[in-house]
Amino acid sequence: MPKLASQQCIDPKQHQPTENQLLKALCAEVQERLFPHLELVEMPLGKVLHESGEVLRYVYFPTDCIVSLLYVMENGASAEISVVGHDGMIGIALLMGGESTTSRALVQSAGYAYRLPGQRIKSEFNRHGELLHLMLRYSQALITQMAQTAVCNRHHSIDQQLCRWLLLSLDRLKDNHLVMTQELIANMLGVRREGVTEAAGRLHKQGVIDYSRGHIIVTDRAKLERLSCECYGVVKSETDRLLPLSRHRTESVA
Amino acid sequence: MPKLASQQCIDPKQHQPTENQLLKALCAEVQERLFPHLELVEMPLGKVLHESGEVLRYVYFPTDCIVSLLYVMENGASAEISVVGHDGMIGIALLMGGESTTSRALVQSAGYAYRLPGQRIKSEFNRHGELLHLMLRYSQALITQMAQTAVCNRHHSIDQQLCRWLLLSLDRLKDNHLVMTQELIANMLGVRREGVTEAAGRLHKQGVIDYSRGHIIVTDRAKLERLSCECYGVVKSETDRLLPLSRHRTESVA
DNA sequence: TACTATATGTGCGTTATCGCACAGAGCGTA
DNA sequence: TACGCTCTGTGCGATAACGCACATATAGTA
Repeated sequence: MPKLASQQCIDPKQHQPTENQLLKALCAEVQERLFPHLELVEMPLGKVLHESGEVLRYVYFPTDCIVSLLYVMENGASAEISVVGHDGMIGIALLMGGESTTSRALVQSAGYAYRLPGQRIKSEFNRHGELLHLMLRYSQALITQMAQTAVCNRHHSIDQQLCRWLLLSLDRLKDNHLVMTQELIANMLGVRREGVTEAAGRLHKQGVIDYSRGHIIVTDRAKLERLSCECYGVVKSETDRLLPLSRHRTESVA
Repeated sequence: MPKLASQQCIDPKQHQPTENQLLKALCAEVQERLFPHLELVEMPLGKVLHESGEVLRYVYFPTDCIVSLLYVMENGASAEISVVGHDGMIGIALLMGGESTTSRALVQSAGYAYRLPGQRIKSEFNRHGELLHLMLRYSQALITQMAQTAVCNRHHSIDQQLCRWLLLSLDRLKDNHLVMTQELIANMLGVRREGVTEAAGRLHKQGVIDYSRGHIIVTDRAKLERLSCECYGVVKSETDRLLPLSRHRTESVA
């Protein structure tokens, strides 16, 4: 196993709200209303943004961190439902009107996020303009991800699921370097740690990843995509369809 | 195995839009705008309301039928993502703005539904009033169901999943009688037909269900709930929380 | 009443994953 | 440099679910 550098260099000064794709997609007018209320917050690994059933006070827009939505069972076992990175937002339940969800939001990869008091975004949401439609589309992308998680859990091997999971994480990071123990991945996938070890070993043998003690580097992304099940592709293309990057002018639904 | 009556008596005349809980929850004003455009349609077993990626022309509000949203894999295997009955609606993607989804909508239990041209509900939705907020809450309930499906697929036995599935279906039917082959259930759960046969046999031995050739009668619902995993309860209580007006018919009839 | 298609029951070897136990390996700190 | 904690590797029996083959039962129809 190769040696990997262990330090991360994150400079808060270089963060911009527009690093988050949802915030970026908003028109200047809405941005002007919202951005002054954004607060850049650190998102350390393991931080819990909300527990199951807890009402959120803030919504979070990740820039370079990754947050998992996961369900924790009565016996403590867990399963990841979906992943949110710079592509999305934590807290759609506030907008949906439910105020809370049955899942826990957990920082899975450290970094930063902008947060906004729940009331701020709710009042913007209730103006029924661009933000509403953007959020609805994002919700649908999230729904697709959840649906595909269900499918993948049912039908695909740990190896395939690991590939999917790595790809989803990779898409939300700046480089090909994940800070992530196998134990954590196992919790996300809802499988044994040993199962992840074996799958990772096979991926390494095939020259797709290098890893060591909580660090994973993807060395052959193309091959990773080939080894993954169809689930990754389904989620990716549907997300791209619903939320084309850059600027999509959200026309009214009707 | 006991003998069961095989005929169903459905009388279209007795159907009312308000049998659907979402339609029922709307205020008189909105009902007056929408109801004249509703069309009662028959929903035979196996009917496909939309394929993956297909744009819907109508949204459907089931009265006494059950519709499964399921994902069909490239190899043809399938997995149910969520269930919709008199508690919900098929076609939220139209409102979300995505226009289509990656799943197929399939009638899993025959009956009737009211349908509405997509444009009609979209324009009501865009009035940004009551319907919008109701639909958002319903979407969150649906999301909860999907999330729990993912969890259940990962962690629970076929026996437990069958219990959950029977309970979810039961809540959307008028009585304790399901018209449903084991083969169909297997497709929904994404497992082998033989696996369902064995699980059903065990439930019968425990006095929970009777069944024969495509008919299942739940004889001990309380026990079924005890045998089910926590997933059913999570979905049920969250749905009740989000949509308190939606009262399950089993309660009002029994 | 007999036939046929469909639904359900059962056996059996195979596989993936699990649960557990413990051995090594790498990094941080004393 | 040595210790200790965390992370990763490996072995092994147990188990749940699979794929396949085929037997049996039932409803509907000829």
